[in-house]
Amino acid sequence: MKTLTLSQKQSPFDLDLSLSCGQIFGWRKTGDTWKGVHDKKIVTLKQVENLIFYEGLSKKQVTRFLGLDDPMDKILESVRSHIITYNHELDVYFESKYSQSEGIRILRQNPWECLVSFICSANSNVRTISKRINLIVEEFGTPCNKNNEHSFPEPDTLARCNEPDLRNCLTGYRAPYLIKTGRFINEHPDFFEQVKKMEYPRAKEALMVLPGVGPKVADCVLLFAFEHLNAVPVDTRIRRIMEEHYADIMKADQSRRIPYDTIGNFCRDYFGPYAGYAQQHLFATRDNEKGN
DNA sequence: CGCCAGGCTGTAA
DNA sequence: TTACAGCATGGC
Repeated sequence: MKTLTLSQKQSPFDLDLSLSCGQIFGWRKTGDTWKGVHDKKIVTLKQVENLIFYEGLSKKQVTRFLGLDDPMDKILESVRSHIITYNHELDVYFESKYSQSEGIRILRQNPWECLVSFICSANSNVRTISKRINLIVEEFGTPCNKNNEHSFPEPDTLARCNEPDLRNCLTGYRAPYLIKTGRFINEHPDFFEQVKKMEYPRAKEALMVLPGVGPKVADCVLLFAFEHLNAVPVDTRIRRIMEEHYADIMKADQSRRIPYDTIGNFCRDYFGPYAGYAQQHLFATRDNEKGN
């Protein structure tokens, strides 16, 4: 395995937390080594203090995938300054959650792999989603090394597969979404390149054209694959947190369900352009690591 | 058993 | 616009 040393600016970094906090699925930890798929390649990663051992990617690719060059001090400063502008004081709850999940990074996933993953994530839990992704990879993935390990299936493989086989991979009613989305990407090979050029609102609209992609899945893909660090996925956990801790500041009508965009727009206003990072720190919990 | 899960789609008001 | 049923199925 190759090695890279985390610099002062890249520290602290927490590989376990970054891979287990629900932004990527299907990665397995055996002993102290993680193995998973990224960009059609089988990748192994291991962290020992400030050393990252890696295989399957170049140093540059690992650094990008793990978000190691994200300026965390600047990001935290930006979030705090927006909070203070809004609040006139630090946010005790956020500070607590941030310190509990310090070392997390927003990964830069492959767009297609991220898209498939989050279509699979709908109305499910992290543990089940990971199983689901691994079943899909084993059943439909492309063989990519001597050990007969598979990477993500190509769009046209999903487009052509028969639905019952895909349903056998714990996908349930999500199977038709995957097939139709595979077909769309297959018919629009430049789709992701186009989305890359778009600003956040347009990119979100574009993604939501895909079957099985609503506002939440779109935000996940924008945050975890397209580097829109202002995207705020609002799932049930984030919704509960916002309702419990921020309903007053949001001035939301608490007599009924707060609309998705009201929460997302408030977070962008309150946390600033790195709202996606703030969201991930609110979302993450250390006990996710024990699952998997 | 009953409720929940990193929700989306279609339909009705 | 907002509200809500229906969807499949594992975890707990």
